[in-house]
Amino acid sequence: MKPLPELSRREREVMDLVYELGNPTAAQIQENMADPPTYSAVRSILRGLVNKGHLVSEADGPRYLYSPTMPALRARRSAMRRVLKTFFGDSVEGAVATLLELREGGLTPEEHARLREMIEKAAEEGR
Amino acid sequence: MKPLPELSRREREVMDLVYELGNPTAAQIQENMADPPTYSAVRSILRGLVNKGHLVSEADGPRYLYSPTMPALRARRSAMRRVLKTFFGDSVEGAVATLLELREGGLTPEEHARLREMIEKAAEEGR
DNA sequence: CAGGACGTGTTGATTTTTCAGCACACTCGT
DNA sequence: ACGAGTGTGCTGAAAAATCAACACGTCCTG
Repeated sequence: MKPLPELSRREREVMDLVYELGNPTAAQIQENMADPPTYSAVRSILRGLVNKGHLVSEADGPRYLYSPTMPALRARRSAMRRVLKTFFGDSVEGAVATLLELREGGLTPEEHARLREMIEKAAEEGR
Repeated sequence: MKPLPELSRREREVMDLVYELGNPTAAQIQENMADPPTYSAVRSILRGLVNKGHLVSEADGPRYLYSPTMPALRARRSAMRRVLKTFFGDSVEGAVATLLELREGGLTPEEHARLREMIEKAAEEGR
């Protein structure tokens, strides 16, 4: 595998939707696009992504389902690493802070407990 | 101000660098670009971003400094909101988890303390 | 007070991206 | 079995992005 060419605007939008939606069909993707082009156009983009190696298409009865080549776990990390570097100067602390701000209305007790646990664990490993 | 048109690949790359670098000159941006084009090309992109309203250029003696129109705080939130939705299904918990994973080698005691405090505070607000 | 180094602005050509149109294949209900 | 509905692949044209070349302006520095 090589560097895997970069994505254009629409291509990125589609990739994001694939991650967000799970294993969508072309139609589902179209529905969720901003200012959606024709079905044909969507399929063109999908075809492009497939032979650039970003997506694989899997037959599901009559239609196709699309799924990412890069597993979600890796994509997540990669995306997070990017915003961490770009917008937070690699400060995990800062990132967590805005994450919490985004969560309007505070945390549920369960969330609170689990987050606390995560942090304890991460701190221990550091010693 | 309106919808503010979307960014192309190179444009996004440049915008990210502007956020990452602070208030860079055209030259600084060029240096930090992946597979950098000519200086001229970089300036073309910058000019485009300026009259689309994403950047403002400010004279600094002989040269120009570029800074984002959207303040860093808002850009941060917006970027974080996007990955949160796309890759974590809006799960703050999940996002924090991978953030901590990215921090190889665990947390320093100071980070630990501050993170814990943040979480306590966020939890209180929720009640 | 040259002239090189560095900066800027504009223009136009090339490449990529984006998109719609069209032709064909399959399914399903009547 | 046929026709509507839905899916697919391909092709090419329109629009946008990317980039380099060129012309000019300013600042040092020898």
